[in-house]
Amino acid sequence: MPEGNIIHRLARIHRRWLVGRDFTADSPQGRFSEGARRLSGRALVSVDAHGKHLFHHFEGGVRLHIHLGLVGNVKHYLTRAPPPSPACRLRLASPHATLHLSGPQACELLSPQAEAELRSRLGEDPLRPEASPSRAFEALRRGRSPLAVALLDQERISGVGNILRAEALFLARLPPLRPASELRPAGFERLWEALRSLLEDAARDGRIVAPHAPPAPWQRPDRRREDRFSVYDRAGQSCPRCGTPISRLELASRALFFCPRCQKTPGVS
DNA sequence: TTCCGATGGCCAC
DNA sequence: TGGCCCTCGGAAC
Repeated sequence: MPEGNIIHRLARIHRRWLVGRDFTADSPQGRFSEGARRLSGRALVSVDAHGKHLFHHFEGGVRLHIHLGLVGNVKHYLTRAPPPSPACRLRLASPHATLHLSGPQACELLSPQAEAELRSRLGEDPLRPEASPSRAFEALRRGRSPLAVALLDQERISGVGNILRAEALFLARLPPLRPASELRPAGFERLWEALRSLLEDAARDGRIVAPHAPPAPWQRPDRRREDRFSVYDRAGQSCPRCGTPISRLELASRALFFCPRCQKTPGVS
């Protein structure tokens, strides 16, 4: 689940429903017992998302950092919550809502300095209002990695995962294997806009739906997974733009999907 | 019903 | 490079 869109969506929901509430915290699994003890009894002051990282500030300056990783999950209960699973790392409970967090890559309390350090290493997040496209452009072009590799580097641009990478490069008609250093301003503008709009829509809707994905039959309003993407996970199927079979290749041990025809622009512009 | 791979990223080797 | 975290959707049975 968790690319930047999911994290921003969680932050919006938590801001709307949880800020100002007092929480009790515990760690049914036991791996965050000490942190939960320090959180317990405090009100939630603010929630912020940066890339794939989520920051909850509690009163008294206590800061919770969560990164969901691949299998992390947050469950929300507005009324009575069921017993947490044995793997539940953190349970945050108020009279109004309860959260169950399980499987996170990171769930820790951070000092203000540690949080600032972590955030200073994150690249521009297209969903953050202060995001600077020109800084993102410079960061992306640094070094010699292929564009597809640079896009997953959270220190260059943050919040982009494997689905967004494939769909945004396809929308922007950019060749994924060209060195990112060859990216030209016009190509970057298309890429940034594609990332921004895909992330924004996905943060609102809760999942990624590519605008060029084959139209779903109206009879089936709840699009199935394979109908939501233009190229991601569609190896061998027809490109929705030109009909060419979608390519799949392994790049830095992540699967990369692209149309070998419409993403073969001469010069990365 | 069961099983497997993944929308991450760190760490040990 | 592989293990881990240990969830979830979708495919296989």
